[in-house]
This record gives sequence, structure tokens and C-alpha cells, in this order.
Amino acid sequence: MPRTRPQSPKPTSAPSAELESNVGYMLRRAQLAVFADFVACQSAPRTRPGQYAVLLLIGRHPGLSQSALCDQLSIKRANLVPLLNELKRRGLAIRRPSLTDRRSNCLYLLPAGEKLVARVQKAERIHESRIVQLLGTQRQQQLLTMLEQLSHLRLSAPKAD
Amino acid sequence: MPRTRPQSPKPTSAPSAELESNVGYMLRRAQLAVFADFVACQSAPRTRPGQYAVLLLIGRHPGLSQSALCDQLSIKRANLVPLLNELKRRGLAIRRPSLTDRRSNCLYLLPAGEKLVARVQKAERIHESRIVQLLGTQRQQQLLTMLEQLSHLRLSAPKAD
DNA sequence: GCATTTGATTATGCACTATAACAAATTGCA
DNA sequence: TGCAATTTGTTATAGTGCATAATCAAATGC
Repeated sequence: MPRTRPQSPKPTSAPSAELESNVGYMLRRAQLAVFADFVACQSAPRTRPGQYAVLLLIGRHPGLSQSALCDQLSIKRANLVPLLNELKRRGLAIRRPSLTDRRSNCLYLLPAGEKLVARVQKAERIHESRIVQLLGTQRQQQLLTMLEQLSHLRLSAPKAD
Repeated sequence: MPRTRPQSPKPTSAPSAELESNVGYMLRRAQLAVFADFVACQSAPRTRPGQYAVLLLIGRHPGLSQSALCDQLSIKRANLVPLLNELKRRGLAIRRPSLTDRRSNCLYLLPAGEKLVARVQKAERIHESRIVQLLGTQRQQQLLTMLEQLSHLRLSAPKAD
């Protein structure tokens, strides 16, 4: 009986020593693992980190415009459009024309969206607790601080100022 | 005079407080910034982190097979193919049929590949020094350690063991 | 009032990841 | 030894994330 083994025991083979001192490479690896865990901690209808971020922000700031949301998430306006279309299709959020600016839309969660956010948040707490379990609370906080600093790396001109 | 301002002063606007305590989200942000800086630290013909990783490993392990390389990098065999095609097209690396296993190829850097690796490594040192400048040596080391731990998060079964 | 800017959208492209299917070669074992 | 199973590289394909340019309507700034 062949039976394609359920998944070779290849547990994210250690990165070769050449690369494990490269911050960027390790960041990518960690990010993939953490995102996968975030999704894995959910049940039934899984929500991707990106969609979750959108839903969470809309829920926190009802009536937000698409542009404002894009600024918050550092994504391009053009890329938000299909995201919102999908959320609308799933009955999670809606666009409503602004009353004060006829160009822009106000974003709102629908009841199903509220419920989904609550559900994913529960999973997210489990997910984060798994991280704390791995790093400890203090180091997790240090990690967040460092990641925040790194996200400002923005080419501050390697040459002069 | 209109002059489309060179880039609105939107310096990676701070992530909304709702998300900045989310490790996954902050990892993604930091990773994007770090990758961008890695590329920005190079001159002339920029090399992406992915291609660089491939070239570096081939350089360190001449004769490596494609499968072995994929294992090291945790990428799928199918995705390495176009990558290698591109490297061959640019005259940076080649496949040579293995003498001991006629299924597999041995990978080698061409002189141009060697030179490119050396050049990018120089940029990489500058890039990493910019990170150290931001975090300090000790915290950078702590960061690497934590990222390594996180990359092993792999669903260790949230339920039981 | 008219030039400029802004908000949302469409179209498009690139990079990365993932899966399934396949042929040729190798391996394992009965 | 012979045949089933696995491995290697490949093709085809799909989904996701990010980016740019062009467009239209609406708002803003002299």
C-alpha cells in the first residue's frame, strides 16, 4: 500500500547558517510562520491577516473612508477595491456614499462582519498567547518595539542627510 | 506651478494602535521595510532577496542539487525552476547534470555570479549595519534569536500534543 | 471660473507561494 | 532480479500581495 505520507517530516528545515544572520531573511521566515499560525488558530471559515486588518479597522472606525483606511494600512487605494468587493460579497462590510463628500465612501461593518471580527479576535488571542508562550511576555514586547523601529528604516539616505 | 510633490510626507504612517500589538502585522511591516532597504542599499543592477539567497547558497555549496537547495530555502521545487532560468539567462549560474544521479542537476555559479554575490554582499553589510545602527548590536542579536524561534511556531497543535 | 488635487476605480504587471500532474531515473524490497 | 514506490526536475495553473498608470467625478484653491 503506497499511501502518500501525510507530510514528510521536514519541519521548516533550519536555514543554512549563511542566511540565519540576515535580518531580512529571518523576518520573512518568521512572518510566514506567524501568519500561518494565525490562520491555523482559526476554525471553519478562515480569514487572512489582510482581510482581518481591514475588518478590524472598519469596526474600530465606522464611517472611515477608503483612502483613510489605506493610509492606516499602508496599502494602495487600488488594492483595497477588490478587497472591499470581496467583503461586500461575503456580506461582511459595505460602502455608503459620504454625505459630505460625494467622492468618497463611508465604510461600515455589517452584523456578520461584527461577528466575524469577534470570532477572529478570539483566535488571535490564542495565537498571540502561543507567541508569548514561545518568547515570554517581556521578549515579545521587546520584539514589537524592535519591529516598530525597523518599519521606519525607510531609506534615510545612506549617504548624507 | 503645479509640481506633483515628490512624495507626500506620508512616512509609513504609524499603524493604528489596534494593530501595532499584533506580532504578525508588525512582522509584515518590518519585513517590507527591511527588504526595501536591502534593495535600496545596492547600486546599479539590484538583486532581490530571493535571488540573492539562491546565489549565495549555490556559491557556498557548489554542486548543490535543486531539491537540496529548495529544502534549504523552504521553497517549492516548482518555484525554483523559473528562478534558475532567470539566473542562467543572466549568465550568473548554471545547471549541470549530475554524474551520479541522472535525474538531478548540480548547480554552480558562473564568474559573473561570483562577482555579483560579492557585490551584493558588500551592500548587505551596509544594510545590516544600518539595522544595527537602529537597534544596537545586542538587540539585533536578540531579534535574530526571536525570529528564529518564531519560524518554528509551526502548528504544534493548539489542542493537545 | 479654472487649474489642481483628491477619492475611487479599472487595467495591468510583477513577484512569491502553492498544488497537481508528468516523465525519467532511482530505490527498496519481496 | 523485477516491479512498486519514491525522488527529481519540469510544466501548467491559480491565488495573493504589491505596484503603476490612466480615468472620471467631485472638491478645493486661488
